[in-house]
Amino acid sequence: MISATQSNHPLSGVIKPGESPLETACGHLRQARMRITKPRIAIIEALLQREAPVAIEQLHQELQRHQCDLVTVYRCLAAFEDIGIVRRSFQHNGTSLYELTLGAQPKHYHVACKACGRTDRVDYFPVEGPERMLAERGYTQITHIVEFFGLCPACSKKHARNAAPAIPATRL
Amino acid sequence: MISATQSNHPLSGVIKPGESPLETACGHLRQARMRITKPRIAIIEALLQREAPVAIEQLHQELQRHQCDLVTVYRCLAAFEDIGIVRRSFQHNGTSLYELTLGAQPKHYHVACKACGRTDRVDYFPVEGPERMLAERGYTQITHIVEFFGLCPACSKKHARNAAPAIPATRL
DNA sequence: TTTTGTGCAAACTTTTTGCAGATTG
DNA sequence: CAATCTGCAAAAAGTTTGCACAAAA
Repeated sequence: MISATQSNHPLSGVIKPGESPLETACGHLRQARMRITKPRIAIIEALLQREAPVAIEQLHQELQRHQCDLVTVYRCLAAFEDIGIVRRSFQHNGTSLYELTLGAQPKHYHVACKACGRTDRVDYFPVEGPERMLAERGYTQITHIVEFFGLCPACSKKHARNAAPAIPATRL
Repeated sequence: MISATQSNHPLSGVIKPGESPLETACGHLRQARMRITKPRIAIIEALLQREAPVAIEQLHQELQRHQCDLVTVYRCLAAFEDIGIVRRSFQHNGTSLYELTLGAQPKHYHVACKACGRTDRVDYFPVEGPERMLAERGYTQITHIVEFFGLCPACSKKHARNAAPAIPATRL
């Protein structure tokens, strides 16, 4: 269900031939007249090593060897989002997750377990239609988030054992 | 673009004939073995008066005459979400919005302006497919969020005047 | 050398928790 | 009456801001 094949990677198809993803990202920075700094490279490299969206705090921990301040991570991710090389999504508690896209549409979405936080993939489905309509209405810099939440199979079993059955939140 | 016709209301079709939306909500509470209290009724009534998702803080302000504590609003909305009568969505800054659904699927989604926060509607598109797949995988209590973000037409114009053109965040 | 970015500290906002007293069924 | 909910106060978590110094172009 979770594979790491190159063809499935969110960035396949975005990076130009003969160019590393990092170089592509730097190109985006240059076009936006942003400087290429050590912390930014470290953050991009950390993002490159992941397929699923990462929490800021976790990203910061993985960056410890680079001595990158948490505030810098916040500022860089916000800047990256502004220029569209990073995509923000949300956890069920409202905190942010980031993943590197380099401008590409996502190849899949995610489902996050409300109880244990584990994430898994959900097949991509196109939202170009609604986005095009917004563009026609005059909106710019359009992005979207799609997130699924639920109790994962493991937590569902625990939950059923412990809690008294209430109204099923979602009936399919 | 934003209409308040009854047929378009998110709750049309959910409330049983001869039953007010409030009564329906109370039924949900009872089934979940939750108590029907003054603050909860006030919150439900406040939600009923809105079509678009509301921020917690704003909801609290509209509840001032009911002397309902902000903490209670948080707790009630979380409980309402657990039993599925309320749907949570997010603003671009990560804060939560809530709307009453009484268990119904949404009739539309929203687009929020990153600059001024204004929200508007986006046509609903079905996500039953992915949700059914998750159910087959063993997930329970499945919900989803779909949010669009962008610069609204007005803010787009201002933005174009002020800022130097960077990489377009989204190309359609 | 000029502009932009970073680190540190502190402030701020939003959300959560503990507990005594009030309310519901 | 017993279980649940509320309000208050305080804490925690997450995020933003100001400013002096550092680094990039």
